[in-house]
Amino acid sequence: MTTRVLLQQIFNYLKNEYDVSDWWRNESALEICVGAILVQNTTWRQAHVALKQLITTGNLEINEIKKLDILILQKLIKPSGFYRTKANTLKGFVDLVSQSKDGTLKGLLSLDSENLRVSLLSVKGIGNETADDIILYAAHKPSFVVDKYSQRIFTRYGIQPTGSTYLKWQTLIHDNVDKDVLKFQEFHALLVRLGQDRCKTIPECVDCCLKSVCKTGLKNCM
DNA sequence: GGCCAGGACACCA
DNA sequence: TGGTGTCATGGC
Repeated sequence: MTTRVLLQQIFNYLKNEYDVSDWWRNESALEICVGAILVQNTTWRQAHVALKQLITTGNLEINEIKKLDILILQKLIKPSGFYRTKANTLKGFVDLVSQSKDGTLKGLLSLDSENLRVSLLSVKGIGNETADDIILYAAHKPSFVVDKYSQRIFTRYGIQPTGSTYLKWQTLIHDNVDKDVLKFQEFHALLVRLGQDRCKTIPECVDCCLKSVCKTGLKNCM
């Protein structure tokens, strides 16, 4: 079976199992960008609490974050953890927006994928995954988000690039999945859902995701 | 009380 | 280039 066919089978299986239609579809571009930073190494629940605090205090605006005292910003986003680091990253992000075309988020997101990626990665605290979250979900450009769930799940299926750097993973996916924004968004969301549901106790169960019922008796054992 | 969650970075060998 | 420690909160 080719990698392309296998990836399509995984996608089809997951699409039948999970509904991710509400995954970052109703949020504003700024909510997505800020959310992508806040969710780093934490759960979406915690990131959401922090995001809500920014919204309810009227601070989820580029200019508001820019002029907000760093200590207050840290306090607002504290529930998401790593609040000192993330506050600095948010400050760096809004500075980047200010320096972009028109000084607006729309201007920044209008850059082509490569330039947008380079710009985002220039901000301390924004790495590959966060940059791709922003490119895919906020800028609506086809750049696959290779998180640790994707890597772990694909590896279980024998799908692995030679040399497992982030960009090699991404190239592997780009070469074998239709480069479509909605499909990339859906596939990534489905992989996260599967990763969150996975059975952690039976590591030898490798291929059950393509079956409607896991051979171990545990649904979605990964 | 320990482990883990939708990372990123600095440092070191 | 790859491994490791650090940043930190909250749920289970």
